[in-house]
Amino acid sequence: MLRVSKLTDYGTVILAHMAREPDRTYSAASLAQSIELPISTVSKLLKLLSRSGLLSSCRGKQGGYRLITPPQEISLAKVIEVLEGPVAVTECSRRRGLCQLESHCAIRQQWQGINAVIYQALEHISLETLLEKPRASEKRRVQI
Amino acid sequence: MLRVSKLTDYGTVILAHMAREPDRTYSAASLAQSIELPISTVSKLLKLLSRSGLLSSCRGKQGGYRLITPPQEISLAKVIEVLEGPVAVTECSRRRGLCQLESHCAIRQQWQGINAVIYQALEHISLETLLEKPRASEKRRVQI
DNA sequence: TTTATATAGTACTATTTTAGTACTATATTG
DNA sequence: CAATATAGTACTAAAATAGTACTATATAAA
Repeated sequence: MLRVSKLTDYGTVILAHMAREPDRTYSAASLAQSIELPISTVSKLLKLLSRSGLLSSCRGKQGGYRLITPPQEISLAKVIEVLEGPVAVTECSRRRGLCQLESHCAIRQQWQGINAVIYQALEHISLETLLEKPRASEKRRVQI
Repeated sequence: MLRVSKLTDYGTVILAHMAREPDRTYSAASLAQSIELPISTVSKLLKLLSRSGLLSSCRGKQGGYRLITPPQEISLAKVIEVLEGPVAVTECSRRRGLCQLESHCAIRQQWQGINAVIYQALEHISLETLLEKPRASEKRRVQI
């Protein structure tokens, strides 16, 4: 497990789609059609992304949503934070005092390390990166 | 977000506790007392860990649970897999065909990359590591 | 062999989170 | 003013998670 929610996943698909033509305005309806998801769901997500400052919106005819920031500046970490809150693998991995077990728990700091690794990995991927085909030869390595 | 479940978190605390004296046998009751969690919850987890082959069990007086494998050979990745199934950040990140959006989704491979990074980070931490105090100077770096 | 102890298994309930939907209000364009 | 598109809110349904209770079975020691 260790999942992002379906809605977050949809969110990245929506944003990646928009990132192909970053200066266009997309209506909820047209995105829903392109991605084949219910318009209500797409619409809900676009509202959230708009409130969080990732998208600008415009009502009325010719209205729709549009990326505010260039695709290379929007990371997966940002998208996840916007749609489901700060990345925190365990309750105690984000900050102290959230975990009842803390006093008996020698492992908080290790969870924080894991969390940092995950965060960095997510921060490293931008919407632009999402559109690239990954090179087969590419190295993937973690150092802790 | 991007969490492991509370139960998985408890599980790691239990196992880390057992790893301090890896050759001892621990009863569910004594573990529950040490960790200050309800015995029913601890018991449930121990059963799961036992069925999955991480612990051996023995009934009756002097019975209890015990680590089968040395603490340095049990990774967080393993514990998470045992308690909540394979690590998969998105439905499509583990294997093909689980995601309805696949044909419209250019980003599956990138999710798989993220997943690999997370997996490696989790695989790199063992029960033994969990007990160490992390060195302040330690580098944490991710390369994708 | 009996008793106390401890796990095995199962089934169930409650809670929380996630997902999905519906409806009304408001802004924009022509 | 009419058509279109987002804003906001509230709600329902479904799924996952967490927690509990109870019966069965194995073990060890008296």
